[in-house]
Amino acid sequence: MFSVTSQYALRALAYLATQQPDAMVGGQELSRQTGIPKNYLSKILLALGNAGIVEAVRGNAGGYRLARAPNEVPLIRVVELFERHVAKRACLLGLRRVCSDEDPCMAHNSWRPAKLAYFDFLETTTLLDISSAGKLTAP
Amino acid sequence: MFSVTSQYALRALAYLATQQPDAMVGGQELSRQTGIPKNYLSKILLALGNAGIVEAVRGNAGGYRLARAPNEVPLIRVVELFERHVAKRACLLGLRRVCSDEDPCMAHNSWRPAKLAYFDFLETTTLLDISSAGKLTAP
DNA sequence: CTCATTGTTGACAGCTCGGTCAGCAATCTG
DNA sequence: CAGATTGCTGACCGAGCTGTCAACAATGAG
Repeated sequence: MFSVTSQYALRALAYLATQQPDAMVGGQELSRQTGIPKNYLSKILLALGNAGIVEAVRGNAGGYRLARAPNEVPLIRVVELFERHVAKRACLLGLRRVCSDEDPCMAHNSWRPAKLAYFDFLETTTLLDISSAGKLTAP
Repeated sequence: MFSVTSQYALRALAYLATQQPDAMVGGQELSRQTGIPKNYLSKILLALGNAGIVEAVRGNAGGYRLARAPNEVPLIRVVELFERHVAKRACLLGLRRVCSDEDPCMAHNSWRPAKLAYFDFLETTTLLDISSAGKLTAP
């Protein structure tokens, strides 16, 4: 459903959301706990930092932490950074740039209920929801 | 949402579904009508042929046609040929191979309604549904 | 049979994504 | 200041996806 990069981002953020607020987590520890390659994780966190979702501190005892409370970050704010089809609300068949009720493509009406459920999930679910529901259990 | 290849497959099949049953459509015409590159389309149709979704006839006056009635082909039979996450019913966060109600991942309960709507759409929508709802209007 | 037409096959090129690595920059400790 | 620690940056690589091309195989028309 989502690219590996989006999955990594959500997993890292879900882990950060389980920490005490303002507690710094080093990239090394975050990598170990989530099973995400350390150097690749650092690039993902950079993008999340530019988007204002995490804060990074360099130097000794530095690391990462959430820039906002977990319940203030809906998943779509994360995923749209890495998934073009989410940012563009793309049509199912790729026929039009935007596919609206007023200007539908062939598959629009069939696709509509699932599309609504999909974007409703992304907009109403927050980091708090996916971080408080169990353990991370990296693969 | 889907890869370009899946979108191409659905568009080509939707066009074939609008034709008279048993009518052959040449690859050249199919390519023109759908806006799909001719040579790439032929590879997609080969996969659809191996899956028993289309029939191909070579030689003069050959072409392609659906192997079954449009209402007998749910979209998931098409998409699962090209999308790994559909074939595997993959979990949202990529944490487990299978993510079930009995053995959920962190995001499972939040993701559940949207996931059900998504697979319900793929399993109940057929080529007839997406071919009878309007014109193809290639990009 | 001969030829044109059409689908099949295999090789290849360009691009993006996932991932690695080395060096640079900032920050804290002593 | 000196050194260690940590994040940042840029280069690079391999795999898979999208797309192109040329040669091959089958089929029907003449």
